[in-house]
Amino acid sequence: MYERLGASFKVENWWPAESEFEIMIGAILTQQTTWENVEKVMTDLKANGLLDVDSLVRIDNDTLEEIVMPAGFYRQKASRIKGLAEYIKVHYDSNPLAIMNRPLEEARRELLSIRGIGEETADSMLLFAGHKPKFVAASYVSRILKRTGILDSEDYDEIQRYVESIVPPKPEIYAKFYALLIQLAKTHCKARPICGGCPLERECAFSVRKGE
DNA sequence: ACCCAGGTGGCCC
DNA sequence: GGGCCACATGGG
Repeated sequence: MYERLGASFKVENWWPAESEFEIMIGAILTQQTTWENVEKVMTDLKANGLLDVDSLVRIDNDTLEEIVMPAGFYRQKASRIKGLAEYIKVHYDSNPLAIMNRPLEEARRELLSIRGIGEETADSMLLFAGHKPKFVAASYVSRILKRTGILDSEDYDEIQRYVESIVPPKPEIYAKFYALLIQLAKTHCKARPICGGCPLERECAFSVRKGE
């Protein structure tokens, strides 16, 4: 799959950002939202010089909510972003990368303890901001594995363990494979499948005519 | 007028 | 440990 999807999709610079902290903020903003909506927020955050820990701690909540609005769930997300910034300021002297330097599983548990950071968001941060070998078992990944008959599971940890047991544990490979799967999902494997031209149509057990 | 998006947390049993 | 639900804007 890795090689065949790689021949079908270009996923270079797939998570564009000017800093690791920007990726961490993006990971929260993109929860249950399209990246296009996140970009508007990111542009606005950048324009207001808010992409650093101390500025986010300082900014008043109403202003931040207004900026976050286009990404949806804006009250939750604004407070989650603020909470993350405050956590890093208090525990890591405002250095967002310090947490990534801890042993992987400890860093993961610590991220999970922060409000608004669940498994997928934590792993996105570890993989894309921390460059750690953690595969992100997003719902799209689950859907593709299910429809292709590779693994029928909704359990995050099980899906992650499965992929990590097969794919070589290199951050670049996890990141590219993840990007390829999400790209595949966005073009062909949405809730309503778009099967024409899908590079995996032949082995997919749930192409449109069979239904789900 | 629907359905869906690169989830998370809270509450119920 | 599962099954709902709220959270919210923006695009098809």
